[in-house]
Order: sequence, then C-alpha cells, then structure tokens
Amino acid sequence: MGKGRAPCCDKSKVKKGPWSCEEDLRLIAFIQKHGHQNWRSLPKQAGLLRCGKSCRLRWINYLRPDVKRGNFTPQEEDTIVKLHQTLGNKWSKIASHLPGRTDNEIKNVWNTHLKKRVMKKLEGATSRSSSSSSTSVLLSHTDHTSKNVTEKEEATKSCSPTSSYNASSVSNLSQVHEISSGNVNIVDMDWIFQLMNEEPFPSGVIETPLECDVDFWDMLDIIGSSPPHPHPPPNSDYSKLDNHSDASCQGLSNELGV
DNA sequence: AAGAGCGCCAACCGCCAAGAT
DNA sequence: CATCTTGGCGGTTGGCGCTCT
Repeated sequence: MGKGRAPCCDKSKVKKGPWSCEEDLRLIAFIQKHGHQNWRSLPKQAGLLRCGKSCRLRWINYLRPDVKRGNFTPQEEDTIVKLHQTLGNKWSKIASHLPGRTDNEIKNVWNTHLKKRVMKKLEGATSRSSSSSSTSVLLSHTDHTSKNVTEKEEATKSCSPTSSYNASSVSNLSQVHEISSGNVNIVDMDWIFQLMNEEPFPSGVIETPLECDVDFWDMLDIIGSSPPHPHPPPNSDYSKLDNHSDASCQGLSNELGV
C-alpha cells in the first residue's frame, strides 16, 4: 500500500450530485461498447464530467443490466437479517447472497427498515422474557413497509434523474428489444449511434463537453419523442438543461414503457 | 395553508486491500 | 521490498418528499 493517496480525480472539474438521464445514457452506451476496464479513465473517454468512482457506483447500483429494483421480498429480507446476524455489516457479502441486489441497497434497507424491525422484535421478545430469538420469529412481514416505499417511489420518481427508466431492462442494449417482464421497447444504442451519425465512441477521448454537445442533446431529444422526428437544436444553455432533461426523461420513460 | 420534523435513499467520502510496477 | 494505482467497501450525508402539527 502506498503512502499518501492521490485524489481519484480533480474534484474541481467533476460534476456531483444526482445523475441525469443524459449521463446515464452516456455511461451505458460507453460500457456496452467498451466495457469498464478502467474506471478512472472511463469518464473522460465517455465524455462524462464525473469521477470514476461515481461512474462505477452508478453502474453497479443502478445501470447494471442484472440489477434488481423495487421492493424486497419477505424472503430477501429474511435472508438479510439472517446473514447480518452472522456476517455483521458486510454488505457486499450479504449482497452476494441476493442476486440482483446491491450492497448499497441492502445497507439502506437494513438501516431504514430491518434494523428497526429487528430491534423492535428484540425488545418485545426481551420484555416478554421470550427465549426464542430465531429470525423467523424476529421477522414479521405484516408491517411490510417496503411495499409502500416502492409504490411511493414509482409514483414520485417515474421521471427522476435516477430512475427515469428501468435500468434492469437495459440488457444487451444493442440487440435486445424486449425483455421477459413485458414488451418494452428498449432504446437501441446502435440506433442512437446512427443518429449521432458517427462512430459511437472513438478510441480516443471524446472532446465534446456536456454543456455544448448540441448533437448529443439533439439526439436525446429525439429519443424523448416517439416516433423520432427532426427537431430544432435544443438549448445549449446549461441553465436550461434541467427542463430539457426532464422532457427527455419523460419521453424516455414513455419510450421504455415505465 | 404552511412550517417543522422525519424517513428514505442516492451519492459521496475516506479507508483499505490487492495488483502492478 | 517499496511504492503507486485502482477497485471495492462501509459509513455518512444531503436533498427530496411525506406526514404531522
């Protein structure tokens, strides 16, 4: 291990905060095309003003094709509680037992729901001087809160930057147009590349910064409308990107049937 | 109606381990 | 072996939305 630690990126030049649809698309498209051998250089090559770590997190937690979203099943929650008893806060280890679930998600669920539930049950059990402490006793699913959370989530975040489309459906974007969960039209990245009318991601660095990449915004605008249609160039003014982004997200949501 | 408080969760931060040089 | 780089992990936080008063 080294002495000091160089910052993973120049913090002054990276964007922070929630990811936009545009950024997600860029990341997905790049990884689909080139994979992610090097997270550090990925953002630069993909034309993202993000830290490599941030890209990795975004991919692992939300954009990965096999990531499972939505409420945890009672079985999953039971598994988490059981594994937590033996593994402690080893979220990645716990996650490895729950296909499609991420350590971050499990950590959140534990901290927000399961911990309280287990504590409550434990307290109840202690006050009743109960000798039983098995997880099956600890776990009662009658107050399954995650369902409400999910419903709320889907209602309120249908077009949020972080879940504007179903990331789990973005599997093999270049080929797959339907997924098993339904007939969902997936945005074909090759089609996007064609729209861009250029080699998707040249081996070198993409020089186009987000705020002036008119073609890219135009492309996204086209994605946001169904069917695709010629469209006047969108605003290149960064201050207007949010609105533009919302429109694109909404269109994208419709496009994907989310 | 509006402000305060709370819950949830996506994302960031810092540390550590492993691999590369 | 020492140093450097990168990926991964777990803890924490900021912001948003909902509920309560």
